[in-house]
Amino acid sequence: MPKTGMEPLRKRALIDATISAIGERGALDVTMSQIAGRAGVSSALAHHYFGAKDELLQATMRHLLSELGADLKTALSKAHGPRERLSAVISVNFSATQFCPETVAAWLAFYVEAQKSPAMRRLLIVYARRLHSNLMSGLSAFLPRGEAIATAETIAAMIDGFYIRRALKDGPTDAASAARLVEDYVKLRLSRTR
Amino acid sequence: MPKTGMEPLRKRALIDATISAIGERGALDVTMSQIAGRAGVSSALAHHYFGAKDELLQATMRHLLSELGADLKTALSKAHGPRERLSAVISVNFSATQFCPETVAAWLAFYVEAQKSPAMRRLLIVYARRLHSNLMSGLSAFLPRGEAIATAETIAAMIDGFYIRRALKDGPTDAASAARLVEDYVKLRLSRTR
DNA sequence: TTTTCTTGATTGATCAGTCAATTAAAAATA
DNA sequence: TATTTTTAATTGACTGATCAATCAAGAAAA
Repeated sequence: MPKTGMEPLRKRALIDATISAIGERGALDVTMSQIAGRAGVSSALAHHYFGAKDELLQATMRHLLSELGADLKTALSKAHGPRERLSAVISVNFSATQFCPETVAAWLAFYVEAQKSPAMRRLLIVYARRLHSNLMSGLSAFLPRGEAIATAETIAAMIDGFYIRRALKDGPTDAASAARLVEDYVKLRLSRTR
Repeated sequence: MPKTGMEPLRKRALIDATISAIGERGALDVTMSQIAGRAGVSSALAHHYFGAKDELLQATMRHLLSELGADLKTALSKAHGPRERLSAVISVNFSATQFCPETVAAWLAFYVEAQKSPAMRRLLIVYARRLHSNLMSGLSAFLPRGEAIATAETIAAMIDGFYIRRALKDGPTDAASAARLVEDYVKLRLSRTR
């Protein structure tokens, strides 16, 4: 066990452990000991690096958010034109890394936590705004502003809705079906454009 | 304070207190004392009538479920034909009683709890199946079976999605806008019928 | 009198967070 | 290089708070 510059390694391991613990448990009521145990360290060490449980949870959420952001950036860089950008945004949200049970459970748990924690809510609103503006950047090319906004809100709701159903393992639980249903909606809406 | 047949009164008061406590707190981590205090009784009495906290939570969820069922039944009885039935199902989900912040927060909290508790999950799946079959009974008149299923799944996801956004107070947070967006989707899909 | 209703006090478990002490690595010094 | 010194990493044991659940006992009704 190397002892050089442990901080980033341990932090990362603890964040990964947090995601997997939440994913298995399905909620945020995981204990520091469970998380630390999964990461192979003591709970005291988790406190040493993160201070309080809240901070570890927030760091975990920021990690999730930045991973999604990175995936999105990659996908958008490969897209040509607004229509492809739109599909890229959708497909990233249903990609294997984002739509896996652990990540989905963590997202759902964080949505609930956001009701209590203003810091969490702020993070989620950042995510929502970014999703909205990414969708708008694709939709604005085809729809008047008002319709584009309504369509973006609808797509965002659909994505969240499929995440919930995935967490419950009910309905179209696989990523491909969910993505297809969202794409179907987009096609339908855009087919009416003059 | 009348002492005759207290059981149903107290149970009902405790269930109402549970909903309002969860609504205020935003999560299921409310304590028995908080709930009991809200209902104006001691926590020991809550245990006396419900046994364990789980059972109170399950009873609360069954209550929510049966209220939704009753609202739905009323709305469907006034609907003429499949198209109106479809709109009735949608409007009930966004009615003042169902889409209020307390109820929405409770639903979201129960979705999370369902990850851990098989009993809760069973209850939620009952709800999901009922919603699906109600939507199908409207959609089947206009769409071939495969498309009707896909459309029902999409509508269900949209409803859940707008519930989440309502809980977060982000996006179209009012019932009317959310209902309109779902109706817009239905119109769009049905307008393509031959 | 018996049954229903109600609570205060208590118990036992769980958990976040702290702290003093230990080990190991790095850096500084001889 | 060998040494001491300083800094980083790590933990077991502990504390205090919280909470679900129990229970014995009291008040009220039947």
